[in-house]
Order: sequence, then C-alpha cells, then structure tokens
Amino acid sequence: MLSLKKYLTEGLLQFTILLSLIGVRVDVDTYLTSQLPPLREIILGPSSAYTQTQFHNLRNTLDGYGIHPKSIDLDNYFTARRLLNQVRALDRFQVPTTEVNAWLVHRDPEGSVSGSQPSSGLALESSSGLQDVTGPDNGVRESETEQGFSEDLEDLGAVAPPVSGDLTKEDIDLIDILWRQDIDLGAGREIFDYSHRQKEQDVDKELRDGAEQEDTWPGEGAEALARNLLVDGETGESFPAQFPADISSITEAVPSESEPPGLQNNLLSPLLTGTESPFDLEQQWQDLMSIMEMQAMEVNTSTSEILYNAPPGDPLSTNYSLAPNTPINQNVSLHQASLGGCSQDFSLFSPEVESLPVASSSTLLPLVPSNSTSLNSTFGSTNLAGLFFPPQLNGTANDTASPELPDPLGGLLDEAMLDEISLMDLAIEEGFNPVQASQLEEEFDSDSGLSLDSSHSPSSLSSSEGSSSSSSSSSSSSSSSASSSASSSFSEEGAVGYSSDSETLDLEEAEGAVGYQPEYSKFCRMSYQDPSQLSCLPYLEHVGHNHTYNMAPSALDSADLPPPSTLKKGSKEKQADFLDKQMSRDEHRARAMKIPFTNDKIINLPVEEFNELLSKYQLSEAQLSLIRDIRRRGKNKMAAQNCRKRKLDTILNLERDVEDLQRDKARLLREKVEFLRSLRQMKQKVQSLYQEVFGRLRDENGRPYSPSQYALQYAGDGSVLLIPRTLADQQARRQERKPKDRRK
DNA sequence: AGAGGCTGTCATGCA
DNA sequence: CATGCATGACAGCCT
Repeated sequence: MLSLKKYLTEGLLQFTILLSLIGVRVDVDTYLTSQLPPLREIILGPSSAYTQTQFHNLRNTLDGYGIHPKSIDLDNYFTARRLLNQVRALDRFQVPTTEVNAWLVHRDPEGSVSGSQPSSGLALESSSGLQDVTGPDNGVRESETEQGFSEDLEDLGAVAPPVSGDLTKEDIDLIDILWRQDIDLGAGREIFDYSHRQKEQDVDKELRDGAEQEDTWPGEGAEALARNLLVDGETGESFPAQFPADISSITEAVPSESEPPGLQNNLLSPLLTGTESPFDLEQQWQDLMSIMEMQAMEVNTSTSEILYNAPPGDPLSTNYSLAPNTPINQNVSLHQASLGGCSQDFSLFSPEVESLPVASSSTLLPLVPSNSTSLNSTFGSTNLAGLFFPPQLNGTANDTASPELPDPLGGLLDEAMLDEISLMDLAIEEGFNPVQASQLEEEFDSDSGLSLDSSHSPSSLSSSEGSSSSSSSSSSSSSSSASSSASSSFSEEGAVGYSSDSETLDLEEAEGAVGYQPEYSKFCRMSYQDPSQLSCLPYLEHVGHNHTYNMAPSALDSADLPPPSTLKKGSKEKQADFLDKQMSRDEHRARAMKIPFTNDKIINLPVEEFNELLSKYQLSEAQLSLIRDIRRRGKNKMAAQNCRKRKLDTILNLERDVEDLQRDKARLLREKVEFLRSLRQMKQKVQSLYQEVFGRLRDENGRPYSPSQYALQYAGDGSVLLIPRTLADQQARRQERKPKDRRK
C-alpha cells in the first residue's frame, strides 16, 4: 500500500507538472472523480508487465547512475531515468528560445534604421524583427502586421528559430489548444516542437488550397501568388513565396509609391513545384549529413561575409551614394534617384531583364541565376550585382537557360525528411528504437497507457534486468502484486550479500574493506546467505554458484523447498548438509585445517588486526599459507566483483552517452534545417528587395538603370553602391576565388 | 548437447 | 618488499 500510494502520488505529480508546464490547467480532483482510464491506471496501478518494477520502487533516488542491472534497486534507476527523461523532454518545447537568444547576440543595436527612411527600403534594416521571417506564428504575424522585414544584414543569420518569448498570448493559446487536441489523438509533445509546427505549416502551404491556407496566413489569403511555391536553389525544398507581404510592407515604407499589382507576380514566379520523388531514407540521411557539412562550410564562408562582415554602422544610412571613383556613374546617387512605379521600372528593363521576372509561368526562379552561380554561392558574395541579378541580366545569362542543377539538399530537407528527423529524435530521446516503440505501443494499447515510462530505459528491455528487477525469473507466473510484495520484502531485508562465510557477518565490517562500498553492499553481495534464511532453504543446490541472489526468498522457497515428507526426515542432517554445501572451498579447507577463526575475518580484517589475530594463535606453516591464500582469494573475489560491476557501469554510461549524443545530433540537425530554411527565406527577401530598389533607381534623366549594365554592391563602409556590371562581375569573380585559395 | 551468462580463481601489473 | 587493488583470462557451474 505504501508503494501504491507513492506510485499514485508520483504519477499524478508528474502528470500535473507536465501539464502545468505547458500551460494546461489540471484539476486533479476532477480527474480523480471521473476515473478516466489513464488516471485510474495511475491510481490502481498499471497492469502492464512493464510497470512491475514500479511497485517496488521503495527508495526513489534520483541519481540514476551506478545502478547495477542485477540490482533490485533498478526500480529506483528506472524511476530516475523516467523522471529524467520527462524532465529532459520538457526542454524540447523551449529549445528555440535558447537558440534565438544565442543568435541575437549578433544584433547590432546601431544597425537598425527607422522605417521612415525610404532608402532603407532595402529593408534589410527595417525595425521589425527577423522573427517575422520564420515560424508559423511569426508568419501569421507577418501578414497581420505587415511589418515588412527586418534587421540589417548582420542579423540575417538570426532568422532561423522563432522567438518563443515573442509568442503572443494568442499564439500560446493556439498552441495549447492544438496540443490538447492532438494529445487526444495520441500525438507526442514533439509535434509541438517548433520545427514540427513549422513543418506542419509548410506542409499546409504546400498541400492545402487557398481556402485552407487562409487559416494560417490570414493576411494573404487573397493573394493567389502567395501560394506560389518557390524552390530554394540551395536545398531544393519548395516553400511558399512570402514576398507579397514583405513587398507590400516595403511599399508602405516608401510613401511616394503606389504598388503596382503586377509586380509581385513578376518577382515571384515559381521556379518549381514541390515535387519530390520517393527516396531512400537512410541514403538521404547519409547524404544529408555529408551535404550539410559541406554546406555548413559554404554557409559559414559565404553568408558570414555578407551577414556578419557588414560594417557595424548603419549600412543604409549612408547608402546609395555612388562610389566616387566609379567611372560611369559618378554623378548618380541613389539619394538623388527618383523612385518610379515598379511597373514602369520593370517595363523599362531590358527585354532580357523583363523576360525573367515577368514570366511568372516560367519554371525558372526569377532572380535565381540559372547558370553556374547558384543563389547559394552568389549570396555569399558581397557583390550584390552578381548576387541578385538573374542570369538574364548578366551578359552571359541569356545564352542558355540551363536547367537549374538540383541542389543536393533538395528533397532532403523536405517535410518528410523533417518528420523522419523528428521521429528519430523521438526514438532516441525516448530511449528505444522505433521498433521497440511500436512494440511498446502495441502492448500499451492493450494495457495501461501511462505506465510506459518504466520501460523507457533501454536497459530495462534487456533480459538480465528482467530477471533482476523482480522475482519473476523463477516464479514469473505469480501475480504482479505477489511478486511485488515478495520483492519488496526481499529488497527491504537485503537478504543476499556477499560473503562465502556461513557465519553471521557484520556486514558493515565486511564492507569496510571494499572500495565500492555503498553500491557494493547493494549489488555485489551476491552469494551471501543469511544463516537464518539458509536454515529455511536446506536444499539449495548451488553452493558455489548461487545464481538466485536476485530472487526473493519466497521465490526461493517455492523453487527449492523439498516435499514436506523429505523435509521432516532428518531435517537436522539435511540442514547440516546444506550448510556444508553452502561453504566455499576455502571454508572447507579452513575447516579441514582447523583454522581457529572465520574466513570473513581472514579476508576483511585490516592488515594490522589480521596480523594481530594471527599472532594470537600458534599456527602451522600450512595453516598460515592457507590463511593467506584465503585472504588473497577473498579480496580478489571482491575485487573481481567490483571490477565487473565497474565494467558494466562503464558500458551503461557509454550507452547513455551514445543516446545523449544521438539526441544532440538529431537536435542540431533539426536546428540546422530550421536555420537553412530561414536563411533561404532571407535570401529570397533580400533578392526581391534588391530588385525592388534597383528597379526604382533613376539616373539624372529620370531613366532607370539597365540591370545588364549596372549592379548594386555593398561597399566596405556599409554603403550600397551602384557600379557597372563589368566591375561587379570582376569583384564577384575575385570573391569566388578567395575561398578556393583558402582551401589550398 | 551446446551456447551463453555468472562466478571464482589465478596471474599480472600498478600504486 | 608487502599489501591491496584492478583486470584479463580461464574454468566450472548453471540456465
């Protein structure tokens, strides 16, 4: 009853804490009275065999380490593991927060520019947070508030994770509601991880029609182009174009502008639709890992230049002044440039220029170079001209619209992949593989649902622990309650201990000579039988190798008790025989040699006392030799047991470390996917903004610049320059060589 | 009967 | 050098 009460309390507490942490209020009384099945399981005790160990969880320590698998204290171990797992699982909900906090360190407080500055329309700098870029919640807000986008280029790297702290109350409520709904459907918490939510939303974006999409993108539901799917040149992942809201926000920041309705379509014609071929998951995993490593370097080298090497000052407060030495454009400043309507701007583009953005039905992503310079590589260049102008704008671009090479990451980062990542993560985090998970699921489908935790520990699935956790090895047919009582009494009595001596041992003293004392007393006293108990078990067969140390006395009773008739016959003889058998070889030898003290003393006494003891008796040389051998063997026996225990602990720790590392790996991978997704979106936005700004530039005569002749480029001081394209191309080539040289 | 696990023991090295 | 500990290897026993 005590354990039952503890179990109930523990289960309810955990459940309540869990729910409260995610914002769900729990009225325990209500549940108690309503007798919902899961809670009834908690109250009355689960019937699943997996939860048997919970019953003898009498000492609930939270260390979770150093538990010998053969120890009956595995219950504690399992409980601790389960609690730890649950606690660990709690942080999953908050992971994005920590990430964002770390990334926002890069934010330059001086880098932002008031939205009133029209030029800052490059909008890389408007005051709204980058969080607008990513995250379903943020996506909603983006359309709602039309804040445009945000942050200077230095912050581009910070776009990946959502700022949980920025979640509005509505968002949180929505999350809670969704979670509660999905909990009923059996969805795990991971579903509500940010990546999952984003995944879902992305899936929605891809699969749903416009009507459904309005649910998540209320602000842009009317814009059909918003449903255009863009495929990232880097990852190949298709995703919905988000420019409409962004661009409209830009145009709001430019008061003199009226937004031509056709512009967005021009800018945002989809490159590809999200068609992915079936793929082998494992292969993709390997590909993903290798590719990501490569791309990590690429991103680090390329994006960091443009994202983080930008001058700390406001790049746009001084922007648009032409480079003084620019041979052709020395008189042209963006400050002086008049901003015309976008439609006009684009109509004034050269035919090559127009061909791309206008052709919304084209399979080529506008602004994404289809020649060798992919968006990924060009984005890293500080040369915005090489960056954002489509190949059609370049001199070479018009030659052949070579089909865009599929990005090796394409398809790997799609939603299915993300799901797999999360699945794997789930499996790892829960401590068992998916097969086991499904098996467990089946079992708990037919049994108790909430008691699954006891088997989350991978080690709990091993057979050795199955026999050690309870008395089930020999009396497995006994009911759970019976076994629990048996094992509980067993554990309480500590009936087994380590000594080959049949004498009553002072265990404290016996263990005093052993290094691993606390654990050793629990786990390594394997052969010791209390004489009082031995008297009840006169027919134990294995004297030297007692493998029954895990069994409860009752189990031993039932297993080893002879028929009553034989027991009645000469029980004293049998008892003596048993005791005789129970003695170890050394004890027999000691008895044969008439050693006047116990083997336990021989083994466990400190050297001084041992020598003192020897000096008290007149012992022959043979006796002394035997005594020393007994002492040596006894100590070595304990040492061997310690050694084995240590070895086992090491293995278990390594196993745990592997799990942790796998969990970290999956998490990092997930974060990376998120980051890449966000980065991709930012690239698109910067790209569109480039076109936006460039299209509105006018020379002294009020005419637009030809994209084939001019390009925007970042200068070292943070300003944005309009330079001739030939110059820009040269610089771009130089930029491309640098990393190669570094690699050499 | 054989495999595999558990235990004790020995040899050896180290402190 | 004696002692204790750690550990690999081996054998015996058990399931």
